[in-house]
Parts: sequence; structure tokens; C-alpha cells
Amino acid sequence: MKRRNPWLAIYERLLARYGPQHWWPGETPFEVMVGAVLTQNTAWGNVEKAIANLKQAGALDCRAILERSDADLAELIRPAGYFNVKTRRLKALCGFLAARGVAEAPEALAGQGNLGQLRTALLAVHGIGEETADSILLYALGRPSFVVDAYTRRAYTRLGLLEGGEPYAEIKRRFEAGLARDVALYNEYHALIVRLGKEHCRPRPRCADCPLLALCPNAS
DNA sequence: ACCCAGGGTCATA
DNA sequence: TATGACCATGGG
Repeated sequence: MKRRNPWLAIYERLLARYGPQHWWPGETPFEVMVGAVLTQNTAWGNVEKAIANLKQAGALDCRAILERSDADLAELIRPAGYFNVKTRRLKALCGFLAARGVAEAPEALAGQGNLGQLRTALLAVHGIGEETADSILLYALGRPSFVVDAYTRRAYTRLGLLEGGEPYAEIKRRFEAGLARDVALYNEYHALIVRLGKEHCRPRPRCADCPLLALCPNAS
């Protein structure tokens, strides 16, 4: 009997346990892009405070961000941590959008090239690495680019599907090779992995009621 | 007090 | 190519 594709089987178990996660938690594509930068190595709760500050100040807007002083913008996003670093990164993102002529409608970036072209362009922006680029492509622009994060690496290494030291691109390839090229699937899958990580890996490993226990070769 | 979060850049070897 | 220092807030 043929063993089922584990990449899909795991997705189905996660979805059965948790249900749809309704990602990304952001109201507009631009808010998703900003959130993708602000959440780098940062708890989402802190990002929400920063985004609330931006909204309150009328600064959740490409041009508004470019016009703010660095000190002023840094103060608004302070709760998200690394505020000086992220001030520069947000301005780089907005500068990129403005240079592309989509400052007034950032979602229009989606019409400026194929997936590979957009990904390359995003990666060239200061402060946008692979995960952030893929998050923007998938959750802001609706392109099928699978997002890999620290939770993904930890969980799938433990499941025996990864060795652990693979580079980002390799992990991304394996997921995409094992799944249909489907935006809704990629969207839900990554969100479910984050849910799994938060609920069963941190702050303490809770394997007892993990939805993947039956698939885990080295469960305690 | 310590560990970590939905990473990325930069200097160094 | 591959480490390591660095960035900083807030919750457990």
C-alpha cells in the first residue's frame, strides 16, 4: 500500500485539528507588507501595538511613512522592537513601492511581473530577506510562494522530514514539490504551522496532545 | 533573572 | 559558503 504524501497528510491533520486560521491578520496588502517587516524575530502581539500606533497617527501609508522623520517613525513602532533597524527597513520598503509607482496602491505591485521577477525585486530591498519576501508575495500579493520560518524548520526536523541544516531555499523547494501550487493551500499551511509551533513547541514542548503525535517518530 | 519571538544585515574567515 | 555579533521590546 502506497504511503501518502506526508507534506499533504500533515496539512490535513493540522487543518482538522485547528481549522482555518484566516491569515494574514491585516486589513490591506500594505498593512500586510508592513507587518511582515515588523514581525521579524518579534512576537506578533508587539507588532499589533506598533501597527495600532501607525494607524492612530495616520502613518499606515506609504507616502506618510516616507515623509515622517526617522525619530518620529521609530517612536511609533517602538513596541515592535529593533525600532531603529525597522525604521530604515520600512522606509526602504516604501521607497521601493514609490519607485515602482505604486505608493498610492501597493497591491498594484502584483501586476508588475511574474513570481520570480517579483521575488527577486523584493529580495533586493534592504531589510527584505527570503521569509519576508515570501510572506509579502503570498499574503499581500496572492502569489503561490511557500513561506518557511523557524517553526517550520523545528517541527519538520523533529518529524524526520528534514535533516535540520538545509538552507531556506531547499526547505521551500521540498514543500512546493510535495504540494499542489495553490495559493489558498500555501496560505493556510504556513499559518497552521505557526499555530502548531505556538501551541505545542513554546514555551514548553507539549507533545502529549500534539495533532502530529501519530506521525512523529521520536515523540516522548 | 533568563529565554524567546511569524529575521536580516554586515563583518569576518 | 558559513558562522557570529548585532539589533530591542514585551511576555512567560
